Amino acid sequence: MLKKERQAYILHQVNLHNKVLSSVLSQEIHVSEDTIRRDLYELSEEGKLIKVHGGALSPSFGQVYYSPNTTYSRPQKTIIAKKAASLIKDGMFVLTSGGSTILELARALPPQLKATFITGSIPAILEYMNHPNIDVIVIGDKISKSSKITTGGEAINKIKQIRADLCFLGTNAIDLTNGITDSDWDVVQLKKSMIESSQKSVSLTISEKINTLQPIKICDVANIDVLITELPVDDPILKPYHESGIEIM
Amino acid sequence: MLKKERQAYILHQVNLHNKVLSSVLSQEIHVSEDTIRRDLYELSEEGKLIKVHGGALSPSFGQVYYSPNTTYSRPQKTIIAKKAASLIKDGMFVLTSGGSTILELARALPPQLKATFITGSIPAILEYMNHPNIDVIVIGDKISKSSKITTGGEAINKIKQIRADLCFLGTNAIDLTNGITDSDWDVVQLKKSMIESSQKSVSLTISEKINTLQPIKICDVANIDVLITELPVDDPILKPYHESGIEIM
DNA sequence: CAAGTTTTTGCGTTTTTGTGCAGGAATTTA
DNA sequence: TAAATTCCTGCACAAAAACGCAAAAACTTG
Repeated sequence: MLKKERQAYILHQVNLHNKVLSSVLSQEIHVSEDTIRRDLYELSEEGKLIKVHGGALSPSFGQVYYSPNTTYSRPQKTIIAKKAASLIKDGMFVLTSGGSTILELARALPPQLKATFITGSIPAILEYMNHPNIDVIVIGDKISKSSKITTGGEAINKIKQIRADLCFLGTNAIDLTNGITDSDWDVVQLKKSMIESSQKSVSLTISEKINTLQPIKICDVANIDVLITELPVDDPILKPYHESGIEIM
Repeated sequence: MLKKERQAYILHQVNLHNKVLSSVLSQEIHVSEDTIRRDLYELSEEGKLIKVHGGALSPSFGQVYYSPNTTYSRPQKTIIAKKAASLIKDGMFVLTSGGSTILELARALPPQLKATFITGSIPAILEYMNHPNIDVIVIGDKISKSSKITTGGEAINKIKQIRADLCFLGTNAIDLTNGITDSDWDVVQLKKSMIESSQKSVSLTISEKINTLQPIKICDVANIDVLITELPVDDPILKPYHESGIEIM
């Protein structure tokens, strides 16, 4: 098989499935993975596809590919995501906000998990769509470009009609006296109604945001049921939260 | 065997198989590979074939080799996108479906354009979000993973509440007697209500799909106002459509 | 037709290209 | 943190291309 032919085949596959794996291509075409990698490199130089670890993506779908390793303090968020994922059981309805911690959660979901996720966060939707067994429900409204999430009365109405099992909040600031706070008015409204519409609310936050404050209040500490950080459950900084009745993970 | 004869034979083989190898040609014609190479060089200078390492490919390789209904007809789609973009004026509300032609449209929007786009297509949302002056309104509902678009009663209800100025439909099949047709039930429902909710409906389609048929009907030809293809407006294939009262672009 | 000229072809030799492989670095996953 | 993938780099080797040259074939012209 000629090189050009091979590359044409690869492009065909990419445009067909929106993604390819070096390993399967190498088997299909019977050449070494090295050769595939070189082909992918050349094609990505020409802008015909986007090379990623393990394969390539179609350029039409992949522009907002959030390279996972550019996320701020990723290792901690990964730990948080794993703890959070363990709360989700098959068949649950889960509301999630936006934010990079939520994205990590989306990536940490075990492939066999069958659940329904409801969100207005576009990056989160993209992640959920990649999972084989997860249904995604989009909350519609106008998009706030800064937060890449749908916000507004429509979105809030829609959330109010929902009774979800769980709600995950990417949290920007939490302290005992002021509760959970944030800086974006629209996002705050959204999170408020998400908490109201869920049986159980879970706050995901990296430890550096504990005992910090933002201008707008979402809810009191008492309103959330679980607090997940990257720290061990018995870390002293978490003790006061535990004593005020929150489950720590 | 004469040189001219030989080259004619080579061309024949190229057009027959879309590819030839210098080594097999040299054996078939009983000349040295050097001679074959020289022939291939001359023919490639004349544009009759494309020379590659090891042999040559048919000049139509780029278009023909990959299956035509992938993003590979991109140049054509770019032409369509530019024509379509010229219809959108500042302040308009625009409904769009999904599909790769719509994505091209999203990329072709001039940066100064201030308009509001309404869609349930996740890839389209991503494109619109990249534009500085465009407001995006998301139609919420459950996501269909195959088409990456929100579908269902909620989405249709929402669309029915809208009065948009324009509606762009990525069209998979159109012919005079059957109108616009498609293969996905949910997408058909969605497109139907989009047409009803818009003052003016525009069908975007590459010429390949003109006079083709899919199982489910969206609307009659009379229901759309403008038909945009990559062809010049006076192309004979478009004439019957023009005569049935549609504006051609 | 015959001599001279041009074109074409084949054959070494040298370069370039394409491919696979080994080992170490980087990244992902458990 | 450890184990497993994937990536990158340099290298070796084979296949193909390019180049120069000389012989052969084809064409021109007196």
